[in-house]
Amino acid sequence: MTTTGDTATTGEGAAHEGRSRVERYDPAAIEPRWQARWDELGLYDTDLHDESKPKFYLLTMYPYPSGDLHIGHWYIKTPTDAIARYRRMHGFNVFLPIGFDAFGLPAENAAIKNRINPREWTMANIEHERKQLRSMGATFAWASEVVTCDPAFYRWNQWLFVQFLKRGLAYRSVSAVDWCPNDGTLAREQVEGTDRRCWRCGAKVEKRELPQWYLRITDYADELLDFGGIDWPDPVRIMQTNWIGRSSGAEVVFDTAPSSHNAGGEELRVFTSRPDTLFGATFMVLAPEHPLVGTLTAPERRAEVEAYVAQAATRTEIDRLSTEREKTGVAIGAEAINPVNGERIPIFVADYVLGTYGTGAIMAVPAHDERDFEFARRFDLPVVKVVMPRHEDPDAELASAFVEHTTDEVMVNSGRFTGRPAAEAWHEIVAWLAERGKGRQAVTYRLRDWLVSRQRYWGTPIPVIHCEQCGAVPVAEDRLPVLLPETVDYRGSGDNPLNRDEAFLNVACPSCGGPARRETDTMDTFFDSSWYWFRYLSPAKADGPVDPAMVRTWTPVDQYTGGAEHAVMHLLYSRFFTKAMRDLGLVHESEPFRRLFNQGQILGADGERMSKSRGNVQDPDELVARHGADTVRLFLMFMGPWDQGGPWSPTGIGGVSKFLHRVWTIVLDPRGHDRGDATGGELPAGETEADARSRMRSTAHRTLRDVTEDYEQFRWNTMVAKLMELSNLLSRYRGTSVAGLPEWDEAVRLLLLMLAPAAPHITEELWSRRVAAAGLPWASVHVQRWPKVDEAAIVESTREVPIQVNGKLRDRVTVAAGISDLELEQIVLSRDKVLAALGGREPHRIIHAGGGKLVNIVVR
RNA sequence: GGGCGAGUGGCGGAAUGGCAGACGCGCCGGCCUUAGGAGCCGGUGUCCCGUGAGGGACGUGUCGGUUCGAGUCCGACCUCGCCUACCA
Repeated sequence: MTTTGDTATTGEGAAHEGRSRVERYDPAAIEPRWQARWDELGLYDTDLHDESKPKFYLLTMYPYPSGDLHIGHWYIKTPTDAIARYRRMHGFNVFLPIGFDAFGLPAENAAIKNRINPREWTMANIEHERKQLRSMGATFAWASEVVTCDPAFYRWNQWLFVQFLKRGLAYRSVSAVDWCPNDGTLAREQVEGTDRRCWRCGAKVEKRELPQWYLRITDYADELLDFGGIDWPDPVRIMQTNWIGRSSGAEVVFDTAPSSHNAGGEELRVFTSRPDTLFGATFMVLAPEHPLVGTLTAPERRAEVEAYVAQAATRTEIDRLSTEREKTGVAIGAEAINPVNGERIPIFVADYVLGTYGTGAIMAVPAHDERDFEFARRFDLPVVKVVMPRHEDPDAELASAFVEHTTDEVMVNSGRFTGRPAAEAWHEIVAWLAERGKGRQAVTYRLRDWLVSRQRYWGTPIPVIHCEQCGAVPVAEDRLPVLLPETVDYRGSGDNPLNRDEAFLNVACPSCGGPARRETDTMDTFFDSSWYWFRYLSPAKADGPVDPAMVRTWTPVDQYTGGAEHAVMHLLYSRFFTKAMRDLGLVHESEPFRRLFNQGQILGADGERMSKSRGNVQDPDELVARHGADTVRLFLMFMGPWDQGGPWSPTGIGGVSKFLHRVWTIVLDPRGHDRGDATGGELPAGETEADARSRMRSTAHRTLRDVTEDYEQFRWNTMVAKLMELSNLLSRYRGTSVAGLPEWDEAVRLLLLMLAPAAPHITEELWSRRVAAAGLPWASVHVQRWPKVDEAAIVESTREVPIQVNGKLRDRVTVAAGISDLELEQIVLSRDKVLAALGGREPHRIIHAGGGKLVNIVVR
């Protein structure tokens, strides 16, 4: 009835059987065009020197170039891009860099399998992933890209390593690593099954003592426990705190007792967090790796002990520490003397004691430690109770170890300390030991120094030269980088080809000039990711790792986004590096990331982690081809809370697609030429034109207020829902007399601006057409200012008040907005339904909740 | 074993202690169509009463508590997920 005459807003509507048709929303036509245009204009090349605007450093964890990004990568990066665009609309100079974590095992494995160079494999993948990332329409600052396998980057790994070495923060030490007789050293995750077999050849993996490079992260243990000044999720802070595992206690010295085969008097140091239980120590246990095992073992026990130690070496710590396994161990035929009471107690070797924690030896107090209790039961050793709640029988048998810590415990069977409160005895015993040189207060950490050596080719070569005369000598700074040789001679197994590369290996000692050999270990890739965000600020800088001026202006990172799986690895190492680099005078901050957000993980449709081997990977390219990037972006944001993730299910993506189609028609065809609907161009029943106009305005501004808050809180799913509601309202008015009026126009404008950070292409297209239709010069929607809420528009003249009787909803009533409580009560108490619910009872109390949001009548 | 988090329709999920189930999917009915896997309109927690308009009861893993009022706060338990794993 009203559909003839005008042409469509675009001017492109073609006459079609008496109707003009609006061009359909076709993302495939729009998206690449705008991506190219943004690129051309350099819309997102951040000017790092522009100080006219406040800076915002937005960082998202760089991907490992495995060949294909899956939908999980988009799940991280899409909202991150929306944050960047949102912040820009607030006038920030936003820096959102991207790069590639390009060293690492998968490249090497693929290289071995396909007989190609890891570099070729990696660079081809990077090229592919660049295209994929661009297809998202994300605003990455490509000009600042960092690729870690590029010598321009990794030479600074080497430079930093040399500085660490000079400061004693890097050191070399011999330790046990997993070793396969065919393939050499293995990473922990390459050892499979409880029977410890090599993932590639299936051979039994052993422990082998090898010289390894370490970083002294433990020097920073206490500082790393302090999370002051950073806004990180609790779970990450808790995990790091537990990982560092600070434990306060005492180191106690036990002397060995003289025996037929040993003069005795050797010191056995142990760490205990319970010095108050010292009188209950009834035996000692050494880790199989303990250096004194050999010297202390009695000749008649030697064969058995050596067999046990050898067998323990075939287990990993994880396996050894498994609580499922029954305790094992053997007596070594020697005794130690308890310093507090002079008692002689037997010494065992058992693998439930770790060589790498504390001193590698413990005093065993079975009465007050579950593990010791279990061991004592197994080997029929005495259990002496020394701490107990007041008023308990000190000689009663224990059914299990008593490990409780209450304030009301007393010492028993503890010589001169008997009867003392346990909490006080703790300190008194430490003091007593200290006076006699038999102990001191001590702190131990679970955290160990970071092993950065990898016996692998595809990583940053550790810049050290081994000379028989001078030892391990760092490569001179002006001789860096030590380049990774380009030609790789793999022999079909996982050994490190650097070990056979004579040209690489043979070198003159930097110190004495004599013949020497290069270190062939390469660095853990976490070394790269521990400082890469500093490098983004000056990726090409040739005379230093970081640009101090840029670092000063731009760090710390304002917002970091990425997965929680890095809680205790990457995120802890990064904090350590920042502090270590601060102490080298390279950076000024102590914390790298001011605010951290961990998004959830997208799993495969089967609920398992997405991986090629499981065949449950969702390819984003396919989805983009079918629905367009904006739809995929918006769908990922709409699925649920960002920190939640969940199994991938494309069900429902059609709803998001429908929403964008609807936005398209609202903007381009307000009059409803292409309606195809059944509303007949009529306003909703009972609604006047004035009602509709005010409703559009109030809804638009209320949406703006709420959506702004959602953007701030990263609540994408409700943000999208609210924009859907607004578009549903406008859609209802499309083709009616209010479509195209100023209130309509304002609502459309707000809708586009609010949607722009999340769905950048369609909004840019529609914005440009509106601007053109109005005869105005073009300016990108993405450089517009975020609109301001008009609070006055939100206020309504009436409101609906729910009425409860004793907390149960009974009625609702529409009243004038400014009504007083008293007036409201009168209205409420005259309602039929309310009277019926009261049943003649007198109101005891009337509650006006939430500033008149609800009335509750209480009766007895 | 320890730590953290989560349990709401058929599904994904909403809800500063104040109308549970926003928004979307799916499903049902209708309109428009030569056609519909397009578009549009309406309905959709469960049970009960009523021919009907409508009305009522129940309902956020279980049990208890605090409160005028609890999905939300507190306690205990159950289930699931993630991290961690004999750290002396």
